[in-house]
Amino acid sequence: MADQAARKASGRTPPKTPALADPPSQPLVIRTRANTVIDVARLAGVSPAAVSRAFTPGSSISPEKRQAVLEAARHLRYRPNLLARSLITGRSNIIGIVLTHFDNQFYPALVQELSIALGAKGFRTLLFMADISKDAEQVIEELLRYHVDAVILGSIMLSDRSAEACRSAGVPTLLLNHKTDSLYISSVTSDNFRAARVVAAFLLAGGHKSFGIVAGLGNTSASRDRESGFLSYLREQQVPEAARSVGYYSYEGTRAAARELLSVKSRPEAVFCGNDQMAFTFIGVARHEFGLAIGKDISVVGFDDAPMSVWPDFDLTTYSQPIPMIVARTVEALESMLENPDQAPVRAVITGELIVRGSARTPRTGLMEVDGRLIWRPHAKYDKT
Amino acid sequence: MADQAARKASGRTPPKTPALADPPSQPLVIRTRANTVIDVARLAGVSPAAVSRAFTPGSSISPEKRQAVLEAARHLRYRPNLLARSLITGRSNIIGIVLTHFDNQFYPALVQELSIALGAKGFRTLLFMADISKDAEQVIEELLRYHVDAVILGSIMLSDRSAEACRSAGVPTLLLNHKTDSLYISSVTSDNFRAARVVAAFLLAGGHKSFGIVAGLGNTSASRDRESGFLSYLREQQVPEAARSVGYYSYEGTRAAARELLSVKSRPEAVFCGNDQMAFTFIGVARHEFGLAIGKDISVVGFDDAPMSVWPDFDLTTYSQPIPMIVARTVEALESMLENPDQAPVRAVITGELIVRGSARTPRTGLMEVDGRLIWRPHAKYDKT
DNA sequence: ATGAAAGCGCTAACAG
DNA sequence: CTGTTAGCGCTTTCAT
Repeated sequence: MADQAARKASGRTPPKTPALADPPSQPLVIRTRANTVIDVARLAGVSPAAVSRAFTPGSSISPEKRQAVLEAARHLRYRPNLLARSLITGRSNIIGIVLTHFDNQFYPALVQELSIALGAKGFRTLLFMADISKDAEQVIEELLRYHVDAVILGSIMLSDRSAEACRSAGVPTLLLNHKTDSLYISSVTSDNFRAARVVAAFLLAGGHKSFGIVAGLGNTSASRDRESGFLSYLREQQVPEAARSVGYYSYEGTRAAARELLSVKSRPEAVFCGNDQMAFTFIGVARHEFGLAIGKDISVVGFDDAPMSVWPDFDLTTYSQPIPMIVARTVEALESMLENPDQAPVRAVITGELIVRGSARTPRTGLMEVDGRLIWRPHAKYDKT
Repeated sequence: MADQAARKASGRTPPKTPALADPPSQPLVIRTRANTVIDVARLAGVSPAAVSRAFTPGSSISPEKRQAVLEAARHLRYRPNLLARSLITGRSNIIGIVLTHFDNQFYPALVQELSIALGAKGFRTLLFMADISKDAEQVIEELLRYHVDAVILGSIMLSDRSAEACRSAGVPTLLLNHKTDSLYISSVTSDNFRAARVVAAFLLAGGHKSFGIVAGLGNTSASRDRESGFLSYLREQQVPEAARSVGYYSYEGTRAAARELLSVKSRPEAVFCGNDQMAFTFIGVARHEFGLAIGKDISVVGFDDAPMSVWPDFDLTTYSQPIPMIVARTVEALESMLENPDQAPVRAVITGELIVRGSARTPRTGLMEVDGRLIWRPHAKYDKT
């Protein structure tokens, strides 16, 4: 109030050789309104527009003027208000990212890399935790109010309604590891179906006679594809139906699933878990509750190649989801969507590879082929380093 | 351009019984400018201010008018632009959160809970990944440009310069697990020093004669306090100096540290690791490279009580950092700082407890006291459930 | 290259 | 309770 009056009044006094030692004369420790383009312009003796230009890389401004502005800005500790800028440019440089289970180590790792990669491109990530069992609708609504430039959804379903909301708001949307039929939504997924077939082939070649699977949650396509890929291969090879239980991607859920699978008379010789996290949990139960030697009495294979897979306590054979590649394709897709909003959605499929470690019995075979592609060379690229 | 002209023109035609079936007449699949208060006001036949009021809970507006506005808004798929709002309210409802190592499972878990708790209060979290070895200065600068309402720094140092920047920008700042001398910065930390003394006492009472410690990184006070607390207690009890190595909170660093500690002739009987993550890694090396039985041949204690501590493969005795309490105190502190910006900084200290599991030999003693406080009752509250 | 002026979408102050 | 008005901090025409 008085503050504003003061500004207006001071506005009337012309700049005339501004004294650069002004700020300290302010009362100490007081709520001091942030300086704006106006303040900087006044001190530098230029127009607000010039200040804006000084902070906009490609803009036409003389070097001297730019210097003067920058110095004044530094002196006033001026910080451009990105929110105000976004109002006029229509770009917030904020990317919304919606996640569910942070307990699966794969996701934090992914978010970290994604956040770093996006940061390098000048984007910040607004994080939303969502309930996996629910749809992202509520959260999407929130996100759109923040006028994020794009939305990334991690392994979560998107209702048609929300998809439509994103589209009509002109906000590019990308699903990680979840396919969609929507004509507007992009996705980056692993080749889950084929990958699971590879795992099945590997285990079959390893001489296992009976199989089990610990599924995740039915509402993600990743989970469904891994399950159906695994089962489809076994079925094609005329192997008796695999025992199936559901771990729900949770610790207790997976422990229950493991007990269910292991306490029957003829327990499966090989078990495929829908992700590494569940595989670790499964191993814990198999080893400590059933006294099984992992990789000998029973074979366990996971999915993700999460950082912990290399830990000697697990030494997990798994199918990798290469984070750097996922991140690269995601950032790439986002950029092209932002650049050309009317293009067809991106549907990137990332191919991982079977990482052979000690948790599953290994085939004697040399080169192996599944669906026309090489999946495994023993003693070659998978040697421990 | 033409778009704007159209709006102005249509602005001249008075509202008069607006036809509610308007939108579909727009061309399909076209970049459609988001509707604003103006559009809603026009359709509802009210003023823009009324629209604003309809969306502001405590505001004075008649129920009928509010209904009319909300219906028009729904029809136009109107979404308030939170960024524009923040410009005038001075509140973005965004909290910046800066983190370093997401690989330590404790942090994702903390962020998740924090994000949920803040979300319940109407705040969103803008996530920044920072390099642990560097200062947060760069990142803070970014954050301030986004005019976040507050900043949370997770286990990372804050230079005086950045602290001052936050203060003078009027942005409440809170450090998690890192103490500061700054008069302006709040903090929520565990009682690391005393906790480490408890661990030392527990191990000493367990009959161990020689000790080792795997330290984290010197630039966090949490790490230093845990180390000095542990060592101080042993020193007081006239125990020979503990062997020390540094794990740098990293996998490879910790493996090297473990090998260093374990390959000497008289290896320590008990080892305290600066966090659970390093304890797990240590256990891996001890068990698989040195063939030691954890809890028998060697005792290992961690810090955090991360979710994985209960896994039977680790069954880790550890000192807890209770996430719900940390989150509660953090949110509480943030709220009070926002409410009263001139108050003294909050310095909350969270007290965890020793969680006794199987990775360390357990004292025969019954009740135990350290620094005047009870730390452990065998067979009572720590029974497995 | 530069400044004046308009306006992004919203809300707060002020009349009525 | 309601509309009018002004302005948050910035950028962007449009003249010059």
